[in-house]
Parts: sequence; structure tokens; C-alpha cells
Amino acid sequence: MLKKLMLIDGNSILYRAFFALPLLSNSTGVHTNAAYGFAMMLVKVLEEEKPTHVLVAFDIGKTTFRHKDYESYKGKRDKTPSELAEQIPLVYELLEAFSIQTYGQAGFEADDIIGTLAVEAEREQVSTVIVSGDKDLFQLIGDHVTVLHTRKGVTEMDRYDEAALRERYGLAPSQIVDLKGLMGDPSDNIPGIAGVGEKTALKLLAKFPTVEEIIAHPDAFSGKKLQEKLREFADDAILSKKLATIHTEVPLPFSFDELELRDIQKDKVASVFSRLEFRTLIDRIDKSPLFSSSDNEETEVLVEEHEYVQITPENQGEWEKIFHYSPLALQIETDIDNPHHAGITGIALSHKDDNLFVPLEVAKDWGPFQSWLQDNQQKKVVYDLKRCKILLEREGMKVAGFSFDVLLAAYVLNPSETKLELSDLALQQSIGYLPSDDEAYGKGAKKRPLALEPLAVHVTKKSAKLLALYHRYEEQLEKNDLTKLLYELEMPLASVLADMEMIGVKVDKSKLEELGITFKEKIERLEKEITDLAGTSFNINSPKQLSEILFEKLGLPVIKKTKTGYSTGADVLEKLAPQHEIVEKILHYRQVGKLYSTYIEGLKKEISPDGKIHTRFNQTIAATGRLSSTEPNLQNIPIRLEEGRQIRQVFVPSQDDWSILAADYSQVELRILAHLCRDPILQKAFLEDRDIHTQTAMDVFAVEAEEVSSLMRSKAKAVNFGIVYGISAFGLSQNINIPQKEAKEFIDRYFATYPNVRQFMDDVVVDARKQGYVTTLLNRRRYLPDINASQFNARSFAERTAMNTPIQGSAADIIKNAMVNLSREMDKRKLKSKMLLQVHDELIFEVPAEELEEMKSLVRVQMENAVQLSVPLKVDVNIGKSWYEAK
DNA sequence: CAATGCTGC
DNA sequence: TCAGAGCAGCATTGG
Repeated sequence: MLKKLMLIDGNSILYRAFFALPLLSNSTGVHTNAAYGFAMMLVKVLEEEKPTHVLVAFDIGKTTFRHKDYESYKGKRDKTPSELAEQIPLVYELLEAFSIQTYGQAGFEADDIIGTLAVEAEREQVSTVIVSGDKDLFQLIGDHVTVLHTRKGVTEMDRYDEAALRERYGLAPSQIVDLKGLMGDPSDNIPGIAGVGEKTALKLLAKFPTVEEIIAHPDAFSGKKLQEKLREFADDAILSKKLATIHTEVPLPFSFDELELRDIQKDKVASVFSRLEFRTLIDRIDKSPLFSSSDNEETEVLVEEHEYVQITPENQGEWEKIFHYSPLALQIETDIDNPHHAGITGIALSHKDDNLFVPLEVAKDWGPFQSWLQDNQQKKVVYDLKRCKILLEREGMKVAGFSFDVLLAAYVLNPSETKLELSDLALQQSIGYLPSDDEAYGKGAKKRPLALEPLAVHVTKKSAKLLALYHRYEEQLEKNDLTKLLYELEMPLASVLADMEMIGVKVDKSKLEELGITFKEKIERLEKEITDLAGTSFNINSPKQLSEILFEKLGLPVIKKTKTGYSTGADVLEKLAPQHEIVEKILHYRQVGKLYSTYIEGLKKEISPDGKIHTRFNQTIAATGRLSSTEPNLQNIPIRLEEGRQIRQVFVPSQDDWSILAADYSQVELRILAHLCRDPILQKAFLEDRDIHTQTAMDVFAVEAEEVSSLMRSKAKAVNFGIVYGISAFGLSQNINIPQKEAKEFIDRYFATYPNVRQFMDDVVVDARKQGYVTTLLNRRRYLPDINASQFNARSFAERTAMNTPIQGSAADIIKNAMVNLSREMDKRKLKSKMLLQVHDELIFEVPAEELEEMKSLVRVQMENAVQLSVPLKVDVNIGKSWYEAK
């Protein structure tokens, strides 16, 4: 194959990328803009130029031979910004992953290394392309050497050969040094001739081809001043020319052939891209011909070896090889996502290089495997403990001894990480390439089940990665002091949640249908009234059609706009309500419509054959540490308005004579705030169990308890909410509909009343700026890469997050701890009561009549003592025949 | 699939 | 000046 050499001016491209892109950083706060730009450029030039040999040359060391001639060389250059310097190792890693050689040599610049190789290539007639943002390199252009010069951004480039150079500057490549000798280069502190810029220099060079000839004939040029300068600065020009001349005889310790570009390994590159969070580039890997492995035999060879043994009734001896090791990796594959409905398609076990594939039928009636599963001493490393437990138990298999959950580990290490699929984790941790489920099964319409053999390959590949991830994560958890959070909170909780999900909540289906009928009647009535008032029938659910009616047909005033048109949000409609009776009906229509579609129809769809709803608690979604609930979401069942609250009537105990017990923390977030900032007035208020909003109103408005009006209390309440969310005057003014000025006064008065709160808020932001993350009571950690951003918006958001996360996250820690403790205690006491749901600050149980009194006290005690704070925690317990009645 | 809107804490 | 309340899930519209 014909050789093609590519020489990349590393420093030049790096600087270019750094200044061309905003100061991006990834989720752990590492700046990555220059590395990102470099990677973009690299992928582009490799794809387009298809070089066979590549070198990236770097400047290393401070002084070069040029300093001997001119000690101020590059004297004025600012020190490399630290945000850029810290990215240099990233670029080396990147190039390493691409298997691209890098080189720098003390005493020489990258230019000289490139020049030496370019001259050699020219001599050997090897086609060569130089990539740089520096025009100096144009002097190397030759018959076989061209320069790609960055034009705009990082990926737009101009190609210069001799003709292009002549067209653009009217110069031959050799004259670039003359140009530079005349005009100098401020960035390198090369003087040139004072007062001569590019334009004059080009004019001079049009008459004589070299600096030497120009300064020998100053009189040949018009203009007295110019003539003087040519005489006065002749020496500077000669020196400048010398400085600009690239040295092409650097003694290099390698030969041309050693620069041959080897096959680029997809997994290595993907792993680095993933760790740096270069998402668009990751996507590009699959499409890029650079990484194609199908039509290239050599890359085929580089695919990691993967072997497995399928267990059959005949070869169970294979099991003897590994079963006594502990831990083993256990991976369970399913047909669909939801573990409450999924079927197991296969089970894989791994230890070192031994991978076993166990079909479900074999697993189920295979004694040694079953006893291994149940043995608490036989440790299992899994991905998603909760899911594994549910899947196995639904197949009637008992399981114990989960020692490590790779998914939960990845989450506690960085709860903001959204790419938590096993294949993502393998990439992020550089433990080799693992196909994603989408790759294995296809996605969207192309999704299809796998035949037995490819299925076995896929699932054993997954299990094979688990132990490597376990070792990585264990070390990282230790380093970040997160082991307790994982082992003592999140993993035990996963087990508790698995049980809660499997038990499920009983639904009174006839009640649900009954409510559905009344809601439907209301909707139809409202729909008729609204279309009558509007004088035309239209889709009330369409904001577009609705705004046409309200703001064009009826001419109501526009209060707020959205990106696409007029806003018809509830806040806007509430302001418009006095103007036209239709508005109120629309609000009511929306409210009941929501109830019907989301809560009546939506819940109906989720009822399982056992008459229960089995929600799924997601433990790795919310960056604060909260849980979330899906399919269906049982954490947003209506309560505020009576009409919606009735939905709660359908959630009932699973047996007659049982009750629903609901226990909720009272003001847990404000109590946490009082604890964290140790404000004496707030602490006292909680110690005395005062109504906190009334107390705040008393303190802020400086009045006695009896003088607090309901308006004052509700304003104080809004301020308290704002404090928890990371307050802004604007946010508060919007929320309670007062002028911003007034909101600011409230906030100022609040902070004046509780100075420790302000101190705490300030401290937590300063802390976040220093450390790059904030923490919660149980040491949960959330990184805030934007905390030092220059964009006001991004930074403000990070600051509010810094204030909110320790509060919301600590509340999550507390209730999680209570759940784990409570579950243990209920087991210990062999209670029949079941924990069913968690709604952030509330736990729901079903309880047989004979356990009611015991549970009331047990739940309260465990919740109130989940952690010890400097203020008491308070829990309200309520009991009823449905969730609705437990209020 | 994005935008909008609404439900919860 | 600009934008602007913390954390979620789900239904609907309309491209």
C-alpha cells in the first residue's frame, strides 16, 4: 500500500482547540474542551486523509536552541493556562488509545521534528500532510508535502500546497521565513522589522525574494520612513528569519516506518471517550470507517477472546471448577425489561476466564447450583441486585449472599451519571469492549430475541466483566469514603425494595372504575361548557389550539410566552380567571382530565393478575439520592385537591381486617437545615415542636404568635420552601406572585433573622467550589462541574444545587436508613405487616389488626431514630382502611 | 421525539 | 444585561 504520512503539530492543535471551545467539563469537574477539540480534529483528519503513518509532535521543555540566538524568544508568551495544562495528559491518553505515536525532544520545537520528517518524506517522495494552526509550517510545503491549516473552530481546515500558497500570499514555501523575518511574530516575541506587518512584508517580497536582498536594497522602495526602518532593523530581520526557520535535521531516535498506524482498537478509544464523556464521539465510533472490524481481518484478530461453556445435564462437572471460588459473578438475562413480568432467558456465572452459561431449565432443578444460590457464604457479584433477586424469586429460587452490586456502586460513585448500562460501565472503566443490549438485540423496530448461542455469548460476556468492575469500584469507593453508603445503606435497601415491589399494593378495581365514571362525566360536562363559551369546538388538550381561542378569539391578555407560542400554564390561567369564566373551566377540565388519563386509565393498565400494582423503585436515577417510582409512578398520586385525593381510595390492604398505615416525617428538610446550620432559633423551634411556618412568620415579621395572619404564614411557608430549594428573589416572586423587590425584602429579612442559615448557604457553595462536590449526612457525594462556570445560568444552577442537595439528599439518606432498619426489625419480630411504598418522606404499610399498635410505635421509633440530629425528627402516623383514609 | 403541562415530595 | 426554585414520571399534541 502506498505510504501516506501525517504529522500533527500537537501543541498548536491543542491551543487551538482550547480557545475555540467553551471551557467544558465532564460530570466530575475535569475540563475537557481542549481534549475534546483535539479528538474531534483527530477523528476528522484520520477519516479524511487516511494516513498510513502518523506522528503527533509536541513541544517539551522550555528552552530550545533558538534561545541561544535570542533569549527573549517566546518571552512574552503567557504561561499555559492551568485549565489547558491539566488536559495534556488526557490528550496523551487519547493518542495512546488510538495507538498513535507521540514525540517531543528537549531543545527542539514540535515544528523542528515535523520539519525533519517532512524533509525526509519529501526526499523519499512520500505523500505527507502536516496538520497545524501555525502558518510557519507553510515553509515545509513541497511537491509531496501539504499543510492542513485550521481555519475556524477545530474541524474546519484549509489545505495548502504550493499553488494554494502562491495564490493566497504570492509566495513560495521557502519565502515564509522571509515573510516572518520582516513582519515578526508577536506571539513568539520575534521582532521582525518594527512597523512592518503582513501587508508591507508581502509588498517587499513582491520586489525581492528574500530578506537579505530586501535589506540590501532599501532605496528600491518608496517611502522615506520605510527605507529608514529597513536600515535600522536589518539585523532584527536577519535574526527573525533565522528564528522562524524550521530546523530540519533533528536527530530522531526512530525511523519513518515506526510511525505506521496500527489498527485502532475500538474498545480502547471508546473507553477513553466514555471516561471523558465525549458522547457524540462515542456515537461516531460505530459509524466511522476508522474502526470498522468487519472487512478487516487484522482487526478481527484483535477482538478479545471470549469462551464459555454451556451447562447441560451431562457436563455439570464444569461447575466443579469454579463453584468453590467466592465471589463469583452472576448475571441474569431476560426477555423484557420489567423484572415483574420478564422471563429469564439465561444465567451466566464467571470466575476469571471461566464463564458458564446456564439455561433456566437446567438452573431450576440443579441441586448444586441451587444450594450455591441459597448459601449466604457463597458471595455473588451482580449488576442490579434488586432485579436479580426479583427475577430469581419469581422463578421460585431463593437467593442469598449478594456481596456487591456493580450498578449501585457506579451510582454512589457518581449519582449524576446517567449512562449506567453494563456496557457503559465497562467503557468508563476501561475494562474492554462489551456490546450494549441495543447492539446485541437491536433497537426499536429491529429488536429481536437472540438464538441460544449468541445469547449465551452475550450474557457470559456480561458476567465476565462483573468481577473486573467489582475490583475497580471497590478501590474507588474506598478512596472516596463511600463503602459504608454502598454496603450498609444502598445494598440492603435494594433487597428491601425488591420485597416491597414483589408484595405490591392491592387495588380496589371496582372503586377505580366507579371514580373513572364520575370523572368521565365531569370531563364531558366541562368540555361542553367550554366549547359553548368558546363558540366553537376545539381540542382543549392542545396548548396551540387553546391559545388561539384564549388569546386570539377571546382576546385575553398575554401574560407569558413560551418558545413556541403563548403560555397556557396553570399559573397564567389563574391570573386570567377573573377575566373570563371559561378560564376556570379549562383549569378544572385539565385537572379532571389528568386524573382520568393518568390515574384512572394509567393505573388500570398496571394492575397485575393478582389484583395488585407492582411499581418499580428506581434507586439509581435521582442525583440527590432519592428514589423514583415507575410503571406506574406511585409517588405522585394526588393529595392536594380533594377531587384527586379520592384516587387514594383505590389503594387498599391485600387482606380483610388489615389496615393501611402511613407514616410521614414532619418538616424533615427544614429540620435537616436547622441541624446543618445549627441556627439556635430554628433549633429551638423544632425542639419545642412549634409550627415552623408560623414561627418563621413571627420571626420575620417580628410579631407575636396571635398576630400571625394566614397570609403571613403562607408567605413564610413559601420562603421556607424557597430556602430549601436554593432561593432566588425571582423564584419566590414568581411562586407567590409578588413583586421581585418585595421577594428580595422577605429573603433579606429571613437571612437577617436566621444568620446561620445564610452562613450555611454561603459555606456550602464555597465548599463546593473548592472540592467540586457537595455531600449529604451519610456522605453521599454529588459533583457540581458547573460551580465555577463563567456562564451565569450554569453557575447559578450549580449553586442552587449545592444548597439543595445536602438537604434533599440527607432527607433521602434518613428515610432509606429507616427503611433498612425497620425491615430488619420487622423480620426479627416476625411481623406479618408489610412495607409497601416510599414517597420521599413517607412510608406506607399494610398491617393486620393485631399488629396495629405494635407497628404504630415501631415505625415511629425507627423513623425518628434513623439518624441522630441536633434537632428531633418527628413522624406522624395515620391508619385507615385505604391510603385515602390513612390521613 | 420534543415541547408542554400536571401530579407528587 | 440575562435568566431564574430543588427532585422526579407520565400523558398529550403535533412534527
